[in-house]
This record gives sequence, structure tokens and C-alpha cells, in this order.
Amino acid sequence: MQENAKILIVDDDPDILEFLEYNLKKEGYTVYSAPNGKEALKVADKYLPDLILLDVMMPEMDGITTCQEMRKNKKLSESHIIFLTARIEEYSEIAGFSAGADDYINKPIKPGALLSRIKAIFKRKNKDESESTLLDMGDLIIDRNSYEVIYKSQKLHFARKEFELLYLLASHPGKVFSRDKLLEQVWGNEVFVGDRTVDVHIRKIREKIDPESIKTIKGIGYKFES
Amino acid sequence: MQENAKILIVDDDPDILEFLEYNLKKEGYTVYSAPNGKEALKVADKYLPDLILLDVMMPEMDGITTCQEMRKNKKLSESHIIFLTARIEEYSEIAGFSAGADDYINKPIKPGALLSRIKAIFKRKNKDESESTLLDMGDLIIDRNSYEVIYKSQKLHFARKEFELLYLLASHPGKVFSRDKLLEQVWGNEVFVGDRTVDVHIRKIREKIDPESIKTIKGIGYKFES
DNA sequence: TTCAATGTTACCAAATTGTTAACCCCCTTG
DNA sequence: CAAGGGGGTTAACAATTTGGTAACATTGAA
Repeated sequence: MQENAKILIVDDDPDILEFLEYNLKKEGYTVYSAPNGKEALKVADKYLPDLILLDVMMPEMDGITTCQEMRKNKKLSESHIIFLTARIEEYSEIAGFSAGADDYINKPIKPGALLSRIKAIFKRKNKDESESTLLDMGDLIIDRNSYEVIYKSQKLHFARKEFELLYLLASHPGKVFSRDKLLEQVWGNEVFVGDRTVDVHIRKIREKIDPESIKTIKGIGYKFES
Repeated sequence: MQENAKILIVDDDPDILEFLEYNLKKEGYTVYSAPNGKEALKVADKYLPDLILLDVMMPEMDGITTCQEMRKNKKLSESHIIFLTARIEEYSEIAGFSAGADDYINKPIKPGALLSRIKAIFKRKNKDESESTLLDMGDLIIDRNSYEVIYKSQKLHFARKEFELLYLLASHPGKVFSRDKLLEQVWGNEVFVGDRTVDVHIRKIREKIDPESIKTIKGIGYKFES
């Protein structure tokens, strides 16, 4: 999605339009443009861009009003809106946010800063959507969001490694993980820790929940079973 | 609400009253009118208009005084007040805002401009309400509008960062925020501040409200719990 | 039985957080 | 302008938790 993301640029200055269009297309985005607010509303409604770069100062319909209009369109509720503003118009920062903007960027625009800003926005957007990780296996509930483990209606405390270890095993019931795999997934690639450390953590987990949940496959590793 | 919004017009010039009344009724608003400040106070108290258009220059009681009186009436706290002023009376712009007005419009009045201004105000009003900037969690009430925190019926003072931090945590009960996330959300994207700063602010918050409200997840971050 | 693999425990080092106080900056006040 | 206060940040030290390892006990398959 990040690759094919659609971006709409709205500015009355053809030079800026061309400048931004060139830089964004070069990055692989699909770019639309509009010279004023009214036109922008039509284009936005038609192509539902993921991101809208909106100049504040424009003839016909200023950016803030345009933004407010866009926010009324539910089809555009997922779109991010960034204001482009001259340094002097500081008031627009406040007005812009209350109009429904997600961010603002000061002119003159530096391509590097703009692109990193755009990437950050798409990153956050994608991340937010992929969240919601809750494992519910009857007696045992593991919530990554609140970092809680509930066993037989009892809230238990798990230290970080314990939690990550249990979470990894529990999210693949039946699958056997070797100690190396566990170290790689939970500890990270560049860690030098003895395998036996895993054993100790497994033991701590078994101490808290039903020890039968985690089975030992001698010579291979561990697996979670419900 | 926007359709049936109640508007009170106050002006000593019958021509203007009629002119505005005609234009506003045409748009579907319910319109009341009053020829002077004293009358306006009575009508306002009776019908609780959503919007009050107030002429500044009036006999008996001028608009600014009228506005101040209206602001004393708590039943009218939700009403928006717009001043109608002749171009020359620029002083009234300043005096008007300090008297509690929300906006002002210069005479002569163009119906188009007035209507779009009115619509903009209702839009903003509805939006503020729909954002529901008030968190009520029993003992703890956090009001984003007034920037107030009320704990066990006690109004507490929170500095900006403290407030934003608490608000963010409290608006996602149970969710664990890493220090990075908190810095990103509360401080902004382009700030370089040590993580430990977060700790200090957390401590200050815990000093004011029930320390159990904010739990530490070692190695991960903080979360709010009711 | 034998022995390598795993379980268990205790201990210590390292990581993380709590707490306090100092500092800087900005604004208000006298 | 000096003085004072609030807000925000950081450093420094204390308190706490976590993670890792060694050492020893136990298990289970050949």
C-alpha cells in the first residue's frame, strides 16, 4: 500500500504542483493534483487519495475551508490531510488542526523532510490497523495490548521475556520451537545467550500457568498445547 | 440541530432585523428578534438560542454590555455570540472578544458571507461536541475543553505535559504505551528529549491522583487502569 | 544402567524505574 | 531591571526487577 499510495496535491502555484508531483512520483506514489479547493474536492471524492497535501492560501476556497468540506465526506475519513503553510501564517496551525488536519508543513518545502514526513504517516497508519493482538484460549488469555496474562480469571504478572516467550509459543499452538528459534525470535538476532536460559524461563512460565501447557520435546525444543 | 438551530437577532434598526430574519428563515433556522439589549436578554433567557447576532451600537444597552450580561447567564453558556459592527468601530472587535463574543461581522452585511460564517460556527460547535473531550472514569474526570482534572470532587491543577500525558493514557485504558510512543504523541515527532523525562512526569501525575491508576510495565512502558 | 538433555534453585550482575533536586527558560510582578 | 514562580528537562542516586548463569537434581531413551 505504501508503494501505491495515492496522494493529492492542492496548490494554486503551478510551480509548486510540478515540484511536488515530480518528487512524489519519483518515490513511486500515484499523484493527483488540483489548482484550487473546489477542484480538489471533486478529485478527492473520485480517487479517495490516502494523503492530501493542502495549501492554506488559495483563491476561491482556502485550505481550511476545503479541509472542513473534505472532513464532511465520509469516504475521505481515512485520508490524511497535511497543510502546506508559509511560515508567517502561524495562526493556520491552530485553525488547521481544528479543521481536521493531521499535520502541517512549513514552506519552503524541502523534499527530504516532506518525504520522511509522508513515510512516517503511512507507517503509523499501517501500524495502527495491524494492531489488536489478543490470544484467547479459554483458561488462558494473553493480551499484547495491555501486556496482561489472565489465567483462570486471575491476572498474572509476566516479566518481559517470559511474556514474549509465552506469547510466541501460544500464538502457534502445537508448533515445536527449538531453543535457537526461540532465542532468535524473543531475544533477537544478535544476542549471545546460553540455551539453558530458555529452560529457566520456561520453568518460570510453568510455575504460573498449567505446566502441561508447555510440552518438552526432548532433543528438539518446546511447544504450546491447549 | 443545525437545521432547527435557533438564532436571535438583536438590532435597533427594523430594516436590518427584517433583512436578516428573511435570509435566515429561508435557510431553515428558527429566528427570534429583539430591538434592544434589555429585550434581547429576556428573549435569550426564554428560548436559549444557539446563536445570537448582536448589534454593537444600540440605544438603552449597547451590544457589549448585553453580551457581558448574557455571559453571566449560565443557561446561555452554549450560545455563540456574534457581533454586528460598522466598519469604523474597530475598537469593538477587541472589546467584543473580551466581553465574551465568539466572532464579529462587519456591516454592511452580505447574506452569503453571513450564512457561511454561521454554518462554519455550527460546524465547529458540532464537531467540538462530537469529539467528546470529556473523560469520566468515576473518581477521575478529565475535561479537555477546560483543561481541568477533577479527582474525587477536587479540582486539580495539571501542567500541560502532565495533562496531555494523563489524557492520552486515560483515553486508552489498559493499553500500554512505550516511552517512545508517549514522547511521539505528547511531545511531538521532532523532539529529542530523554525517555526519563516521561518517568518524572508520570511521577508527578501519580503524586496527584491515585498512583495505582498508572501502572508500570517494566521494560515496556506505562498504562492507565481504572 | 548410563548419560546427555532437561528441571530446578539460588545467586549476582545488569537493566529498568522511582525519586529527588538542581538547572534553565520564560513569564509575571514589583 | 531584579525577583520570584511555574513548567520542563536532566542528572544523580536509590530501589526494584529482570535476566543470565552456574551448580546440582532429575529424567528418559538407548
